[in-house]
Amino acid sequence: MGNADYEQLLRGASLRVTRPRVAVLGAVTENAHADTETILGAVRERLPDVSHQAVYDSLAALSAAGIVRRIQPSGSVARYETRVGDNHHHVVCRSCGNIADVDCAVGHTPCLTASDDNGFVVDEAEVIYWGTCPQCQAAQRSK
Amino acid sequence: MGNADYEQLLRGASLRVTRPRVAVLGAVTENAHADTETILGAVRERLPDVSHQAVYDSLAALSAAGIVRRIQPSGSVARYETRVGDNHHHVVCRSCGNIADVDCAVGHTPCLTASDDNGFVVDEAEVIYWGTCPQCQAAQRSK
DNA sequence: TCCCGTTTCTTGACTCATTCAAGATTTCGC
DNA sequence: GCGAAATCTTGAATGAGTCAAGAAACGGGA
Repeated sequence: MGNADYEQLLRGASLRVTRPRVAVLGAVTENAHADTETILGAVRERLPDVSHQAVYDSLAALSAAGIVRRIQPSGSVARYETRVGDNHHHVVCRSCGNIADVDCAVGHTPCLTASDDNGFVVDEAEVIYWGTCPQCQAAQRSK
Repeated sequence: MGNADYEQLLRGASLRVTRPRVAVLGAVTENAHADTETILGAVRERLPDVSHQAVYDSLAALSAAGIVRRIQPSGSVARYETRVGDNHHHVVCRSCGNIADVDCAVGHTPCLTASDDNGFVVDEAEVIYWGTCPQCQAAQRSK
């Protein structure tokens, strides 16, 4: 993806096209599941003088527009990804915090209809799998 | 539940029985989904001089022992509940942050087997439904 | 019941992701 | 190009949660 594509995305969402936003979009695309600090670093490779606030603002705007998705497993700082709208979920490693994508086993929005919703109008179901990643399994075995 | 029951629970988990822990267990039981600050307040009604650190430590010990469950939806501070081990999930209101319990529609650990686990050993699947609670729906309609 | 080693609690300082605020810039419809 | 509105820069503030050192409490064994 080039900057032109990112601009398209922004315009399509009725967002103003600014250099920080384009750079943030690029950084998130190239760094799936990265935290804000990592994204800030990646953005500054393209745009050395962005403020961290601009990155926070951009991420918030992009999230609100549905262009990026914010994920934040317990005990972690906020992380972002651009793969949106395909009902995929995440596995998080309990020991190193690594995150990987997982497609839900049961087809379309499965088990994602609450049996008794307490009157809530539910618009999204989020699944997080907790476990141990291959590297940490190996590390534990060798202890 | 009385304090004797809480003491049983603690001993059953090989945890030392201390007054802060008993009070914390009581506070969490009576305040489902409460955040740490609320729990601290409730604990201090029973034990006026507990330090916040003791509450944090107790909550960590109880969580590690599986007696309480810690939940932390994106954008929220940590919350705790004592209903554990029954595979139930939560609905979170996007506008007011309220949380309610939900029993999973599909029987036992459904859709909770990732189709491709990337080599992770998964030990838990956590589901969070996002939506709008009845009160906030009413508030929005009347606008 | 008392003692002692270990765990837990108290106190108080500190971290750091995120937010807030005010003023300067930039974007984009006209 | 112009100007209003949105966005960005700078710098300070917030606050949940953590860290550390010493004091107190717990509970197994005498």
